This record gives sequence, C-alpha cells and structure tokens, in this order.
Amino acid sequence: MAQSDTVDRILDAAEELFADRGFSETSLRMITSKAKVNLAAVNYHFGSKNALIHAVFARFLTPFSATLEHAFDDLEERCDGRPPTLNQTLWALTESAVRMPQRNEKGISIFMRLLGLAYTQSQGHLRKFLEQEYSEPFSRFMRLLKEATPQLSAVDRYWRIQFMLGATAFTMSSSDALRDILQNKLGVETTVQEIAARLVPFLAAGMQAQDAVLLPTFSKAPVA
Amino acid sequence: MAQSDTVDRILDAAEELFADRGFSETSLRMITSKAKVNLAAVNYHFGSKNALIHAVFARFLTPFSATLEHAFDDLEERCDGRPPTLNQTLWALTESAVRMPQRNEKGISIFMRLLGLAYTQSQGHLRKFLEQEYSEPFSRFMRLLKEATPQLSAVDRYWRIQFMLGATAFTMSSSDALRDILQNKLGVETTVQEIAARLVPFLAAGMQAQDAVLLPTFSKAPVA
DNA sequence: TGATGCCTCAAACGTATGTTTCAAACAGAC
DNA sequence: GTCTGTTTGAAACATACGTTTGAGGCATCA
Repeated sequence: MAQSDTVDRILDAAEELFADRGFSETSLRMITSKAKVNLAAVNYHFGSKNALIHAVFARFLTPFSATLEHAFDDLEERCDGRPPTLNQTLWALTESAVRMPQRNEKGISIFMRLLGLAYTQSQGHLRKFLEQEYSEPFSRFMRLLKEATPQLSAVDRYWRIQFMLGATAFTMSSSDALRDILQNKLGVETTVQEIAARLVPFLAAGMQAQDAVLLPTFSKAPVA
Repeated sequence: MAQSDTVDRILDAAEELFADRGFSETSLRMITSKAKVNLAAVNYHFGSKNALIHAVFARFLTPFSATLEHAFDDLEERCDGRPPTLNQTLWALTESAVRMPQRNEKGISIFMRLLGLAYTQSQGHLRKFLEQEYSEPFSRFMRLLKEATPQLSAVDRYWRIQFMLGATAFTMSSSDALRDILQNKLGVETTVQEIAARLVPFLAAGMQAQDAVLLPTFSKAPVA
C-alpha cells in the first residue's frame, strides 16, 4: 500500500466534487475530508489545486484520446479511402466516450460534466492545459467533420460546429440536474448512453439542415 | 443624481464581470472597483452578493419577459387558433431577444452568457429565483414548442429542448470570441443577427430530426 | 540497530472573501 | 440655518481559502 492509494482517493473525491459543484466552489478541504486524507496531501502529491484539476482530466482524457484515435483509425480503414459520413464520425466519438472503462456507475456522466465545465467555467489554466495536451485528436475530429460536410460553406460549417459543441457541452455539463428534473416530472430514468443516442441525431440533422434564407432585414418572421 | 446611479453602476459592472468570469470567481471588490463605488454600497443597496446576482438577472429578464409575452400574443393572434409552427415560435423568441434595447453593443451576448452560467454553475439560489420569478413565459414557450412538435414524445422533446438551449446559450455567450476567430481565419464579418439567422434553422432541423433508433446495446454504430 | 527516504499529520501562515460598523457627507423640507 | 433621513466612506470583522512548515511515523536496506 506504500504506493499510496492516497493519490487515487484524492482523484476520486476531487472528480466527483468538481463535477457536482464546479472547480472554484470545491475547496481542498472538502476534497480531503471526503477522501479521508490529510489536507496537506494534495499539495504534497500534486503541487497545487490547479495541478490536481489537470490530473483529474488527464486520468480520463489520456486513455480516452488513445481510444478515440483507434476508433478513427478503424473508421477510416473501414471507409477505405472515402471520407466517413457525419453520422459515422459522430458515433465514433460517442461510442469511444461511452465505452471507456468506468470507475463506477457515475463515471461517464461525471466526466461529461467535467468536460462541459471545462468549456463553460473560465479556467484559463485548464483550457491551456487541454489545448496543449489533447490538440491532436481534436484537430482530427475537425478534419473528419469537414470532409463529412463538403456541401457546407466554411462559414456555415464553422457556426454549425459551434452549435454542436454548445448543445453537447451544455447538456453534458448539466446532465445530472436535467436527469433529475426529468425523473421528477415524467418519472423517467435516463442513462448517459440514452442522452448521447438522442443527441447524435439532433446534431446530425442540424448540421445537414437546409441553408436558411438570410433575411436582409430582421423585421418579419418567415411564415413557415 | 440623488436616486443613486450607484445602483446602476454596480449592476453594469457586475453584469459584465459575472459574464466574463462567473459568479464565484467575481468578488465584490472587483465589482465595486470597476464601478468606482464603495465596497459597502453593494450590501447597502442590495443586501448581499446573492441578491445582487438576482438583481442583475431581473434587470434584463423582467422587460424581456414582457416583450416576449407580447410577441407570443401577436403570434397566436396571427395564427388564429392553429398552433404556431416551430419556426415561427423560434423566430418570435429570437426576435424578442435581438430587439431588446441594449445598454451597449455587448448587451445581448453578455446576457446569453449569464443565462448559460445560471444553468451551468451550481448556484441553487439562482435557479430557485429564476423559477419563481419567470416560470410563466418559460412555460408558455414550452407549451408552444410542444404544440409545434406533436410528433415528438415528451421525453424526446424534453431532451431536444435542452440541446437547443445549449447550442443557443453557448454560441451566444461566446459569440464575441467566435466572431473574432471567424474574422481572423476566414476574413468574414458577422453580426449577432446573422448568427441567429444561422442558428434557428439548425435548431429547427434538430428538433424535427427523425427519431433515432435507440440501440438496445451500444455495441455497433449505425452504418449511415 | 540505526540510518534513509517517502509519506502523513496537526498546526500555522498569509491572503482574500462577504459582511458589518459607525462616523461623515449630503439632500430636501421646514 | 437647522433638522431628518438617506447615502457614502474608510476601516475593521470573522471566516474560508490555498499553501507551507516541521515534527513524527514507518517502512526498507545496510
């Protein structure tokens, strides 16, 4: 036990608390008391709170980006030269996320929420860290999106990708709360897999929508 | 000036700082120094930091919800009994937002970002406040959406609405940054109105997407 | 047995936060 | 001009935070 499961206990507790409450709203004292370790252990093992945040992400993202690379490799191989379709690309991403080995039943939703928070909360250090460490799979995903939507102008594609990111990040970042609401209002249980399965067709349809007529003035709503 | 433009200066500063940095990451001292007022003024005029947050939302949301009510009234009158279409409903909302008198050029995107944060940051008091104060126009919008998408199950509709909210809040909240990137990469200028004009068809297409096959296992991606 | 290196612990440090206090400044009414 | 209620000002309050310290524990290897 010398090899200190303290580190893992801290990571587990931090991951869950960050996902529940956000980064700034989670103190080291909450983390260490949940993890049942001494307060100083965080700074001893990680150096700082920010470094702990990075470690929480790295523990999931590093294996995930490897899985994703394989999924994209497989996909491109299966397509044998032709560019993968939009649906295939989105599913490759989704499946890679859903299939990651989970530490517990909440694993996936915790991490989705963390990813959403990373986008949403303005933690400069985090964004920098993620961009440095994981830019490659991200660029590759962008390239696949481009090849899957050749009919779109660069500008249209740009904006629609933002819309997709937004819908995804936002939904994932509040997925627990949303699931609870749904549970209360309609008495329906939902898994992250089901949310993903609903999200993908929504995104695909949006990406492939007919171009809108860009109204010269903003004065009248179109009638259908 | 007796009627204290202090209050407005605090609201202006708070609004912008909250949008930039989030609620917890913005201190009262940042707000009061940006507003050039005394620190104690916040607690004197508002009572607490949380109450200030509420006031920031109320200043925008109260007139906005009135505008929205009128827009919906007009729309339903024009439709003369038949339920408005999805596009009409979305445009009514969009137009109401875009047409709100703005305090400055950043007005709309600031407020969109605040709305996103309200959903995303786990500020229980805020959610409670918004639900209490503005449940009516929200419910009405939901009802219109429901009538415009009778083909969707309640659960599907619920999630797709979340996706719409996400795409909208995320895009609008970072629209300044996104516009800049687009300007640099592709040399294209964009207005908020144009973004909205691209967003609405994306959302409408997503809302009306064919139901996905909910895979019983998550084992294989659909082939198209 | 004694020394070495990793780890834990309680305690403290310095700083930043939201809030409170109370005297001073100010405006308007008489 | 004086009084009254409202608003500002500088300072302090108590608390919470991230981080550091230094003594102690506890294995491992000589």
